[in-house]
Amino acid sequence: MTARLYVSAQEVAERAGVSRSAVSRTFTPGASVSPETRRRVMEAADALGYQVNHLARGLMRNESGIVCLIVSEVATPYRSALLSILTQKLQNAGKVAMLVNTDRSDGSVDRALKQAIRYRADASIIMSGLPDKSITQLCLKNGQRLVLINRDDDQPGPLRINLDDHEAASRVVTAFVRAGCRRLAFANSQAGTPSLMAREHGFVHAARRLGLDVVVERYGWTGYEAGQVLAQRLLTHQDRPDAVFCATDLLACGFMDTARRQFSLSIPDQLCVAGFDDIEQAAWTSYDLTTFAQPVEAIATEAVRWLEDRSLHEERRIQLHADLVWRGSIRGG
Amino acid sequence: MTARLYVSAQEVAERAGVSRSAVSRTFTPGASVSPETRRRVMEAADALGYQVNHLARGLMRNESGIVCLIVSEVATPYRSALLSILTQKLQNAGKVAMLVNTDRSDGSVDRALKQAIRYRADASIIMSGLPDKSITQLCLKNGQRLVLINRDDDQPGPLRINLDDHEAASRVVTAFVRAGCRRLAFANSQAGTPSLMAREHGFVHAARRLGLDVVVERYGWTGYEAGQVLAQRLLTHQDRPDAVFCATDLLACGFMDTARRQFSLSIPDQLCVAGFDDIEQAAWTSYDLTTFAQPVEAIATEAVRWLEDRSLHEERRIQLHADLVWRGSIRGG
DNA sequence: TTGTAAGCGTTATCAG
DNA sequence: CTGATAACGCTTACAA
Repeated sequence: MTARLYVSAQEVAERAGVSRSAVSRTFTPGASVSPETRRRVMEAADALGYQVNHLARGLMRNESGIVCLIVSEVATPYRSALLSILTQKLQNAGKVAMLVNTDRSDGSVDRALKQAIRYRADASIIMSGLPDKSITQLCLKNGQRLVLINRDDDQPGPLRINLDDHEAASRVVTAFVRAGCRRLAFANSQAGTPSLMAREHGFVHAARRLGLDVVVERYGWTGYEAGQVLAQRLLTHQDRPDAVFCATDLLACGFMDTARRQFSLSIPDQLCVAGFDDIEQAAWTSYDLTTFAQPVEAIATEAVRWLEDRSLHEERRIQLHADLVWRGSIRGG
Repeated sequence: MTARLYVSAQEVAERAGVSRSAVSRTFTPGASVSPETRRRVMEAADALGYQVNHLARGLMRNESGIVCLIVSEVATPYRSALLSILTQKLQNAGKVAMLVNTDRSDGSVDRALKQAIRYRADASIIMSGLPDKSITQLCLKNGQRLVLINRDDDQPGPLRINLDDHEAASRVVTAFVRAGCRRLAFANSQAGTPSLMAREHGFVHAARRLGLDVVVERYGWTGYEAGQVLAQRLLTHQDRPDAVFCATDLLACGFMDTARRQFSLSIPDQLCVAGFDDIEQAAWTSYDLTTFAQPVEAIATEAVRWLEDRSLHEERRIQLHADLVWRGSIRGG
């Protein structure tokens, strides 16, 4: 606090007996500097503990190296998995992640994006919520790149990564029917996000095509407790379903637990269950849940590749495939 | 890309017919500016979509507003929970979180800290790994504040937040003994971090004091699979334990699952189990695990409070209490 | 290859 | 309360 903080390129230059531009060049990949000068600079820098000031560098270059990750419910298994892999890949690409936590309140995502602009983030990756169009326009106008993961289709934004939720859901129907199930149910949250609704519609439509009816129940937000409540509701139906597709693994876990404890149902003998996301817990032996794997690796790879490739300015839409991970919660297989 | 990016205070000033200092003052809390000037500036700023450049502001103020969160295994339930609450509280305090993912490799934390220095983070919060002392010195010398959460005690760093792991572990012994258990076991990972070891030692010592012996097994890193392996090893012991304290809830989940499926043991009738962290899954009915709650809320509160209070320069050590959350995995209660 | 000098967008100081 | 001016630490023409 008392003395001046941090050591500057100036001080390194003085100690090394060179100009400050020489120091700058030493730390700029691809700049022309003689081996001898570089050596002396590095020596002085190490001795002084010099680190380039990225605030100043970003100011000059108009490129901060910051990528803003906008996400809600970080502590949720799927979200944290995606977050983890994204930050890793960003780091490998020489970027740094700025994490902004949003909530369900109005304007939460907008505030996050403004924060991203203030820090002159090179890009923002939106993993939850939907920004106001005026704000996304502001970002784009300012040259900030935007990636939308599993967001609404009609949102503007250069890169949009989505899954084939609809088609995936129809594959579950096939699996259920093949297992001999006839009374199908869909357990959804009331969040009503596009990907959740796509799963619901895909499931219902595919079932109808086979002449089967589907009981749909929606409750709460996508979590374990909601799954418990949904089980209560669906399993007390007069014509109890023998197969349930849960919009999310977290829902499925809650569903299975109450199905077993409270209704003494054996899975998959009396009830087949499928989920979506392939969170870690889905593989736990207590659940052994057949589910669709979010291609988190591919999502992160695509996002980062697009960010690195400065030539890709145009809008782009990527649809990734969700693999069906077959486990023990559906008969047969 | 073509035109100049972002709008500057200069442009806002011109449009509002004031000087750029007036604009700056308008966006500086507590600066003296007349209501009329403020109004005109705000109007122009809104029209132009102006956002203060925090890179430049940080450069001037020597205060970036960035707090660097250094953490490994982000996707783990306890870690992501802590991360989530920390980012939220930081945001409420007007800070922004920079997330740096570390791995187990040497120097990983050091690289993260250097990144923090480069972005002139106001502080770094270390949640995993241990930095080299030379690097922490560098941080401190540079005026960067350091918070260590559940890290080694003899590490330097202004604020160190720890739990009473040792004492907590002894409370489990009491609970086990009260439940009539005599053959105690401790299931640990081989990570050997201080908090993990403190739990082990606390457990073993408390048991010895009561004349009970403890079988200790260590395997892998702190995860579900490790818990499965530990169950294999401990439950095939000739003198099978009737109570197991798992160093972590994640271990406990794996342990319970194999104990039940593979050894057909009923919990808590034939085997009592306790864990640590109180992750969300511990409350799921499949586990219903008695465990210690990581006071994540308190940890985050203390960390952020200390960061906000600029007067607190001295070293500080905070020891927080881990509450025992009583559930069904131990008899009695 | 090197040094000099200008400029990035702010904020702080200091007259008015 | 306001406006000019000088930093902040860096990069990058430009000239040597």
